[in-house]
Amino acid sequence: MNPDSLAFSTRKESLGVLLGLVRTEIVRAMEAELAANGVDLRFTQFLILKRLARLGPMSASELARSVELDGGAMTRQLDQLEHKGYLRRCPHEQDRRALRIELTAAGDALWQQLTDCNDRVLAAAQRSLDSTEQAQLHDYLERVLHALRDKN
Amino acid sequence: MNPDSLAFSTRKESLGVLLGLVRTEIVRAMEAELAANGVDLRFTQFLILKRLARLGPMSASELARSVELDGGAMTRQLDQLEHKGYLRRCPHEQDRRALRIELTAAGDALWQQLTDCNDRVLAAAQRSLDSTEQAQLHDYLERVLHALRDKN
DNA sequence: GACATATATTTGCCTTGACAAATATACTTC
DNA sequence: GAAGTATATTTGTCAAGGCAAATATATGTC
Repeated sequence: MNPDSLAFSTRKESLGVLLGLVRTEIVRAMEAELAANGVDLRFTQFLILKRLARLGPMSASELARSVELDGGAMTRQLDQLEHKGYLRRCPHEQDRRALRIELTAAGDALWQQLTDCNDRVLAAAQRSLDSTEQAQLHDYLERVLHALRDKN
Repeated sequence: MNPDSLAFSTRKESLGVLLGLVRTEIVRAMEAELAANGVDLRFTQFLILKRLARLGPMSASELARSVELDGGAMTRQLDQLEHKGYLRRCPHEQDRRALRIELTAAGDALWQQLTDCNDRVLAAAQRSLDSTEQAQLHDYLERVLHALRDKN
């Protein structure tokens, strides 16, 4: 294998791998930032609180779809977050199968810190891209996502 | 929260999430493609074989660093791949602590199929990007990765 | 060469998330 | 309204990967 074809295939191969690396680093950076601020949350738990803070109360399955998490995994994350006092499981008014998950006062208060952590990490991650490039990156990723999901 | 700020924060928030979604889809597509070709391999195992095929024999820890996998996890993946007959653990010639992991003939043969699967999935994923955009996507991802790793 | 430190591999433990089964409730059709 | 189908939540099971400890061997210092 000559150097050129090696470089070429290395470049191509990396997409799946590269995405994993970047995501791992973002998660790591985010969790480090949370820990540095004395917040004991994993990335997934942070995402759940974020959805609730931004979109308001919703059912557990809506929440699960919203963060692309398995329903079973969601149940266990809710257990932890409820135990920590950041959210509450209330009965759903229209649907007795479902829950209405809502933030507690402590959960609302926590979100003030989280939003700062979030912004700092994203800013750090994208600091070498100008705003046009950031928008392009986002656009490209969404197009790749759609290409993979709409298989035709 | 007004619609604009919602749109803005949704856009910003997605980077970490979006990366995860895209990666998940690529892994899923890759594993589906492998299964469709009668190859019983997970994405991680595919990556390991790929490194060995491309870069030749190396030690387990070199391999682990190369695919960013924990050393303990690598031991177990090697167990499986060795059991399936695709690679061999040989003694390392210079270092008696280490192993020399090398593909068997079956592993080499398998790689012929894998390289096609790989190309098909990557082509499908990036089919909505022209070659300039593909290069930009790659470039942006690497810049984000470096920004996250070089914390200063 | 003895000793301290660093690295390679393996193993045990733990958490996470996917998947499937169980149960409860909603919805649709007749 | 009875029956069949779909959805919400919970729980059990499993595989994967991170981390730490144990062991073996290298490497650097005196």
